[in-house]
Amino acid sequence: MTFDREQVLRSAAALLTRKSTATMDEVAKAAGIGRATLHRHFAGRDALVKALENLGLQEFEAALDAARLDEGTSEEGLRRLIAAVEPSAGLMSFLVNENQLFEGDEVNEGWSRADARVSAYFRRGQERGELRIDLTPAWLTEALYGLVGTGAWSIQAGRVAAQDFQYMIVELLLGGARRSVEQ
Amino acid sequence: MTFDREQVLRSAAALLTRKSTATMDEVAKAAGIGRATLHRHFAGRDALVKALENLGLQEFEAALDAARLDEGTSEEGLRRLIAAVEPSAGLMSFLVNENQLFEGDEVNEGWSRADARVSAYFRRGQERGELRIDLTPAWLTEALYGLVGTGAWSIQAGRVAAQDFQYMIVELLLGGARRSVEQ
DNA sequence: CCCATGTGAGACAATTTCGTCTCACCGAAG
DNA sequence: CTTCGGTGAGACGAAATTGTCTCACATGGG
Repeated sequence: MTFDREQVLRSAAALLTRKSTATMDEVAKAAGIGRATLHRHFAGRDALVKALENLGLQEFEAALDAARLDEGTSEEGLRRLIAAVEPSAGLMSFLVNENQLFEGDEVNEGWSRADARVSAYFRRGQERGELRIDLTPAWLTEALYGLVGTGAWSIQAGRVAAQDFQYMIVELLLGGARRSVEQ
Repeated sequence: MTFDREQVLRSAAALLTRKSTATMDEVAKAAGIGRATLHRHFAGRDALVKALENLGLQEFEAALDAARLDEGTSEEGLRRLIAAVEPSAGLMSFLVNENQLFEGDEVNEGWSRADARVSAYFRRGQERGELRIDLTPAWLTEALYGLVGTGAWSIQAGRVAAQDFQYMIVELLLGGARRSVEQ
């Protein structure tokens, strides 16, 4: 009965990931609330999307903090980051594919800051000799986002097991699919 | 002046990738044609999306054929596939994020067939000892799609260089970001 | 018990988008 | 030059969506 802002935003993200043209009425129904209530809390579709972006950014920055990317090896940091991001994967999956934020101002700035942190993490790994230098930090950052989104979507679609989320992403991103000789 | 179906579909994919809620009028303007003309060739938004799916599927299957995935090593096959897919990357980028095809019938069947080919290719690589067996073919397939979409998007957003498309994807997917000892 | 707050359902007009139509125009073929 | 097919622009009503409103009702606090 009571309005749960976060639960509403999460189900909205889940719906909009599958059907990006969903109406406010569909979003409300998916969240189990009335359209009027949805409208009371989010002035319109734009406001809803902006709220999703803000929540996603907030959770991602919290995950970045929790991951303590500057402690230990690159691998340890990445494992902590993916673990911390997993609960927000549904939200991230929506945001990765939501490229409409070309007009946003503060939101975009926030994502630039987060991008810079991830990118700097990859650069440090390269400088310490733990990561290859022939793949740019910018690409590794984008690939990280893409794989998180792909992982969340694959699980939601039932094509991979939910418990493999962290392992799949970390192993592919760090080690790749090739079977190395020393393994 | 003359109607170029493929050019229209490509610009539609590019627009819809950025703004998934774009109207038919916006799609028409982006393609440089009138809304009436767009409507003469595609009955509605659904028909347009279906045409995009069909074109994308057709091009991807052509890329699968051209890649001759059963010849040579896994690495050679993947390089050929990514090279063959690059011209269709914009289309693929749209389709990867277009998860609305839960209703489609023939289209969905076509994609299942393509999925099966990619998945079988990864499985063969595993059986030959060229690829790791702890990452499922289903996940590798999804990751391939995701990385192609991410790569296309990153280039379009200007975050990575267009000429690096093939290298970035193949190297990350096969080798990962970790710097191996033998390198 | 009563009140206050917030919700769901529905009504309603305004706006947007869609689908179809007409018409003038352009270019290529004859 | 004339004809014909196809296009762009715009008009038009239909349909969908939005934004706002009212009202009955549920729930929790005083």
